[in-house]
Amino acid sequence: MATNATRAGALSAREERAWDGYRRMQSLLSSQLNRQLIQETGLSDADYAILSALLAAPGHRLRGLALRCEVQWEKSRLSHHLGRMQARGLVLREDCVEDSRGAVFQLTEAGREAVEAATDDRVAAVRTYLLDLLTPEQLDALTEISGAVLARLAQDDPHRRAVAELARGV
Amino acid sequence: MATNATRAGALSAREERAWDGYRRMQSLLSSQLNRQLIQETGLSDADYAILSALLAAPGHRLRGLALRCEVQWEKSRLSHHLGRMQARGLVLREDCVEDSRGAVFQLTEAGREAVEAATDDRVAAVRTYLLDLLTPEQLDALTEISGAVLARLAQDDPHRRAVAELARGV
DNA sequence: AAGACACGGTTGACGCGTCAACCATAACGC
DNA sequence: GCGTTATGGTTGACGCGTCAACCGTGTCTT
Repeated sequence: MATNATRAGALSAREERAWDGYRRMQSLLSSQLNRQLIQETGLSDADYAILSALLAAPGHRLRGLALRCEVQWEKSRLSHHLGRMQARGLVLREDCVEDSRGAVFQLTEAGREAVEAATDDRVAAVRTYLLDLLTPEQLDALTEISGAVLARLAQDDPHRRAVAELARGV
Repeated sequence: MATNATRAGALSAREERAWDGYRRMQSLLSSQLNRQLIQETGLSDADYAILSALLAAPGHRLRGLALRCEVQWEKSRLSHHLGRMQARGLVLREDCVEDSRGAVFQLTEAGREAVEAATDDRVAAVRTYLLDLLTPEQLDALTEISGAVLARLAQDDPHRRAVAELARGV
């Protein structure tokens, strides 16, 4: 045990407040937004992410890999979810011509209608429970905070595979 | 359709950045923290939440309801999860004396050791991927933001049941 | 050309979270 | 006391997310 930055001690009061607040907010906010979207539109957060990525794409179609970059999911998650969405008629799977291993996913008409119908609800909810509650300064602060965290996460990510390889003995 | 605050239009660039950043951060950060905790300690985020709530309680035991308030979960989720944790020997279920409907959950010795062992890792990870990346001002901003959002959510919550009742026709 | 390896994507198993239905007990109204 | 309703908690079914194993195809090395 005792990995990297172990003995840094407990959190200061300031840190404690920030972490505790963030933790609670993220858990309640995301479940609220997801629940609300589902019961107003029948689409989950996950559905919405996929569908709006496809909607934004030229021809409403995207290669599997491109979609994966867009939503940042594990490939098996994407595969499972697209399978279900296909069964629901929201999305269509075709084989890829340039690379016969690949797949291309296309928004169906039903899918297009579903996202478009959902967009207003989604935006309204995000305003109600987040954006409208914040001052412009707080909006910017949130942007900066996310930026810092995402940069830190990205910094680890490319290494991850290499590190795993090394640890596994090369 | 056209529920409450529908036609507020799309987001401004500032709002868009903030929302997009937040969305990405919350998704990647929570999966990173959860994954890391699991593989370093064998405890999931959910396990950790329960266990540390119990650890903080007098006698390391808590009534089901109290635990539910603490972690803010749906009662069925709590029940399912405590069932699994009991099977893993982390927690012990007893009948409640004051209220024979109720249940009391007690940290086992194994459970106590598990949380205590996990605490350092957890704190270190939270520092690494969040707290250490932020200035004191950003910490405070995060606290304020969460406060605003949580207040808004709380404002809806008490109503929710009443509203549901009414809608269901009384 | 042949083998090794990387890559895009799928599959199956399993634990998790949600919903709705349920059970037993407690509290309330009369 | 008796029926009604509310409450604490459990259960089962179902869709979701993750992991590890896998399959077929492309790519690189020689």
